[in-house]
Amino acid sequence: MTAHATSDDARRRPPGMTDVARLAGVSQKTVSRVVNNERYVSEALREKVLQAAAELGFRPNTAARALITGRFKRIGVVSLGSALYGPASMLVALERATRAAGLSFMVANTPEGQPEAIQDSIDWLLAQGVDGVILSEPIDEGQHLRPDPGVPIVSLGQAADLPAEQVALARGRTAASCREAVEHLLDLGHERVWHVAGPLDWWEARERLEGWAEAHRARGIEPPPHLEGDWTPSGGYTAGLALPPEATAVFCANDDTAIGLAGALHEAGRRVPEDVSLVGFDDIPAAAYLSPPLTTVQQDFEGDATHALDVLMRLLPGAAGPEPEAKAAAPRRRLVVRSSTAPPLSTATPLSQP
Amino acid sequence: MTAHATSDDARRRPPGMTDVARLAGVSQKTVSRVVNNERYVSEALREKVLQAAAELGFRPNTAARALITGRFKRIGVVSLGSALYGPASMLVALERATRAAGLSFMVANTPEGQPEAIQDSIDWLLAQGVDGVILSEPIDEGQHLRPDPGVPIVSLGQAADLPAEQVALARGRTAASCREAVEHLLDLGHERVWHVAGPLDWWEARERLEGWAEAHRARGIEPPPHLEGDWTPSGGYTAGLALPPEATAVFCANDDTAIGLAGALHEAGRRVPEDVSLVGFDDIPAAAYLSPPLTTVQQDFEGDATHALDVLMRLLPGAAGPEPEAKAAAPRRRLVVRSSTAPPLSTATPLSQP
DNA sequence: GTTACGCCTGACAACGTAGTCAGCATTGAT
DNA sequence: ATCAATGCTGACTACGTTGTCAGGCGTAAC
Repeated sequence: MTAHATSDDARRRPPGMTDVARLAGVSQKTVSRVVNNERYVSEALREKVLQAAAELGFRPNTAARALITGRFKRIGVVSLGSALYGPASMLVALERATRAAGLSFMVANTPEGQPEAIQDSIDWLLAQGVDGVILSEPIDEGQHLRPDPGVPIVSLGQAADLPAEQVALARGRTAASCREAVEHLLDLGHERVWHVAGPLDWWEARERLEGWAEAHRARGIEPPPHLEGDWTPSGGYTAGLALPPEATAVFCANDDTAIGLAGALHEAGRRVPEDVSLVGFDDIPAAAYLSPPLTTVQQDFEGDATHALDVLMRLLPGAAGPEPEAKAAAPRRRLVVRSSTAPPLSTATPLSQP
Repeated sequence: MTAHATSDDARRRPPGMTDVARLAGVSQKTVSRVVNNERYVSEALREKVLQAAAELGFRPNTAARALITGRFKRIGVVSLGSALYGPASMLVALERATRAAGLSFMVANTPEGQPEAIQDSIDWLLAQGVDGVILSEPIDEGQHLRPDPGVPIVSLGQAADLPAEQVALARGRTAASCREAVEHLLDLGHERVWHVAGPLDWWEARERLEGWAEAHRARGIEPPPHLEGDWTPSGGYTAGLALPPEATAVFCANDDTAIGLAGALHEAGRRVPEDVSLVGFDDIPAAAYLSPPLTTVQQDFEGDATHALDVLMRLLPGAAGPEPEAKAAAPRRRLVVRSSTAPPLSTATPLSQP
């Protein structure tokens, strides 16, 4: 007959430590000790408490815990509201790393096309209560981030004008691997390599551009002017339309850009890789199955994510020692050579300067 | 002896309402009223309080608020740890909808390849403190979800054996739009359409399979046996190798699968769309730039996300009335016809049954 | 026999906020 | 003039947990 106990049912309050304590015949404090795995609890009591907790379906109230400890055991991540493979993969990796560390995880997406809203996203996260913030895709648009004292921020890349005190840089090797990719093309015999960059207010885009330019300068070559894309196939397509006829090799800032560029080349009747060699970045799952399969650079999201989290956790109050080289396994990227790159045709037919 | 820290306290305790109240010369309760925009506060005091709050950099403590109200203003989303375009886009859309509703948002990724861990993810979210849960990519692997009384769960699709009381279904039109896609192929003159499905323990995969089969049955055609993929290009490639020679049209469960299949066809010397017409699902950004551009079905992540959130919020304690047809703008999907579909060659050369 | 010290347990006091209620001033109606 | 209603404010308390401290019990050291 209590099936329709709506009035009493709504009043139901989830069980607390006090309820568990009453059922187990101990004090509320002892329940707290058991739940937190503290020492100095006899096995007998521990058993009783655990059983009572299970019986009531007890779950510790994180709000009360956070209230008294002052920490939330939660970090926030600022990302960009997009399903781009790179950012999305980084989020997945960050979530995994965070949860493995026993922390919880909260995302705030900066609206697309409004990179100046990064500070808004940070504020939102701070308002929600986080112990630290990770900037997943740093963009600087002349913005001045004003971090909160007490809440450290870690950026995957150099963002704006973050004061070094509370901000750590956590990313590496991007430029080096881009340089490797471009060198691959130069080694094949291409005189110069064109580049379709990402939006240059993104740190990642600048880093990739830098690696591309370095590869040229290291050989005393002046790199051609770069084209600017926007990470999307559409941007790559537009860049492809603007690609000079003499270009025989292109390094794209990411795979999607390469796909768009390939589409434009296809329409123009230029073949890949016979007429134009193409290298991407990211190694999206589809890269190996395109026609032709795309030579690209594999990312290391897991490595970057755990590294960033390590850096952040070291800044958190109650951080352990420096522990400098423990996580020496630095993030590694890898060039994956497929069929979209080949020597230029001009190598076979020597009509270099008519 | 305890440093009676009235002034030079180095303690980093963030300012609370009490501090703001002291500075503004009012009571803590009045600060509470101002912060929560309650009535019955004179404009003069409101002004003073706001100024004091800004001066101290006051931010309301969500833990204390959640402790006393019993609500977290936070929902949890269970997704799959993958950067697949579909799930990633849905997450972005859910985050946007959630934040627009003033709620905060927490993700728990179920480890790839362990769909039975959905309950673990739900438990994790409940332990973190959420008012409701959304299952973004429902999978049923013979699992029995045991929802928590008091925390409603909404699933984007029919998951396992969720009791209807606390579970709402929020998704629509998938099957219908698949049917439309297949009908497009049949209308072009293809006798039958093959299908590379997603993993059939995913609700979405079953729904798309169903739409494909329906399109056939509605015309009295027996659909050919389906092939099973795994959402990835790799799975599509494998399916492509197994595609019978007589197949002239294929509907893939998503665009990535179609890309892989196209790769296999290309290797086998079968042209798209001349020899085989191809339709995908999702309309990933790259779809329009493939060679040939892919005919596909555009999703409506925003619509699904807001709908799911609407359903969930109606289940939350203190929900408003039913408000049945207010959000009548049902999610809409759209077939985007590009160049990967064409009439079969056999239509031109009538040698249908030799 | 006493002391000292680990081990174990519980009473009590916070933490920062919102709910409740009492109280004061002002206004309008009787 | 009195009473009621309304606008506004603050004192007090509860929320569920952890930190602090006091105390009891047993065992080993003096």
